[in-house]
Amino acid sequence: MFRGANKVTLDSKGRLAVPSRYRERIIERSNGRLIATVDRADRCLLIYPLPEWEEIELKLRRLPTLHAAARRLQRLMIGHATDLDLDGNGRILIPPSLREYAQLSRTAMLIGQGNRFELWDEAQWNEQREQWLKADETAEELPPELGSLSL
Amino acid sequence: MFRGANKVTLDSKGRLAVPSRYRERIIERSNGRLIATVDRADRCLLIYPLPEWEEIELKLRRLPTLHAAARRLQRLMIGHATDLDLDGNGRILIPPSLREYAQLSRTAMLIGQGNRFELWDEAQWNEQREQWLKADETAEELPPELGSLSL
DNA sequence: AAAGCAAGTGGGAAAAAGTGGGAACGAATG
DNA sequence: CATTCGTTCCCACTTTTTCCCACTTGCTTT
Repeated sequence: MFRGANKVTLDSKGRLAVPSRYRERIIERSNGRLIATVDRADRCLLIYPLPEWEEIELKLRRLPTLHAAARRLQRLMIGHATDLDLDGNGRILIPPSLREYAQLSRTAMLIGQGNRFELWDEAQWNEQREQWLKADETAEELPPELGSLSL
Repeated sequence: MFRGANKVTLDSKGRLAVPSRYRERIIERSNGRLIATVDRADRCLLIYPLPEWEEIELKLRRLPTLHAAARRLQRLMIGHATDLDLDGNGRILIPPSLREYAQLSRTAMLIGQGNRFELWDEAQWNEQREQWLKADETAEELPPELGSLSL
C-alpha cells in the first residue's frame, strides 16, 4: 500500500512525476491507470489505482438518486473523477479543472494514504498540518471507535 | 461508464462537441443515439445512451399513474425526452427548448455520472458546486448507506 | 572526488480534437 | 410553382493534446 509524504512539482503543462518507488506497484496493480477526483471536505485531490476506484464508484452509484446528500456526493466524486495514465516517463497529467480545484501551484505534496494518494498544494498542506497539530484532541468528543484506539 | 467534468462549448447553432474519450463508448453502446431530458430538481439536462434511457422509461411508466408526484415525474422526464444523434464530427445538437430549460449559454459543463451525463451551464455548475462543498454533511441526517461509506 | 546511473524536468514536433463556416437538401409558405 | 427559411451534412482551419527525445540534477559507488 501507499505510504509517505513526497514533495513533487507540477511543470508548466501540469505534469507530475510520480516518485519512482510507487511506479512499479501502480503498474502491476492497474497497468498504470489511475483515477483522480476531488476531496469533499478539503481542497485536495484523491488519486486511486483504477480497481480501487471502481469499487468506490460502485458503492456511490448504489446510493439512492433521489436523496439530496447522496446526489451531491455522486456529483462531486464521480463528476470529477478523471482518468490519469502514467506516461513513458512515469508522469501523470493533472487536468486544469482539478488543478484549479485543489489550487495547485508549482510545488505540491503527494501523500500516501493506504489505497490512495492525496495531492495537496504544498503551502496548504503545511498550513493544515499545523492546524491539526494545534487542535487539542483530548478536549473534543471522540467517537467510540477512536476512544478505544490503541496506537 | 461515464465520469469526469468537461468544459464544452455550444456554438451558434447549438452544437456541442462530445469529448472524444466518450465517443467510442457511446457508439458501441447505442450506435451514437442519445436521449436528453430535464432534471427534476436542478436546471440541468440528463443525457443517456438510448438503451439506458429505455430502462429508465420503463421504470417510470411502471409507477402508479394515480400518484401525483409519480405523474409529475413521468410528465417531466418522458415529456421532455429528445433524441440526439452524434454527427460525423462527434457533435450533438441541443434543441432550443432544452437549451432554454437549462439556461445554457455558450460555455457549459458536461458531467459524467455513471450511466448518464449531466449538462449544466458553466456558471450554474460552479455556483452549485460551491454550495455543495459548503454544506456541512455531518450536520445532516445521512442515510445509513452513507454514514458507513469508506472512501 | 570523479564518474556513472537513475530519476526528474523541459521542450518541440506530430497527431488528434474542436470549431466555424458554407453548401446542399428539404420543407413550408406565399 | 417558386422562393425562402431552416436543418443537416461536410470540409477546412485552428488549437490543444500527446508522445518522444534530450538535458540536467542529484545520488551512489568506486
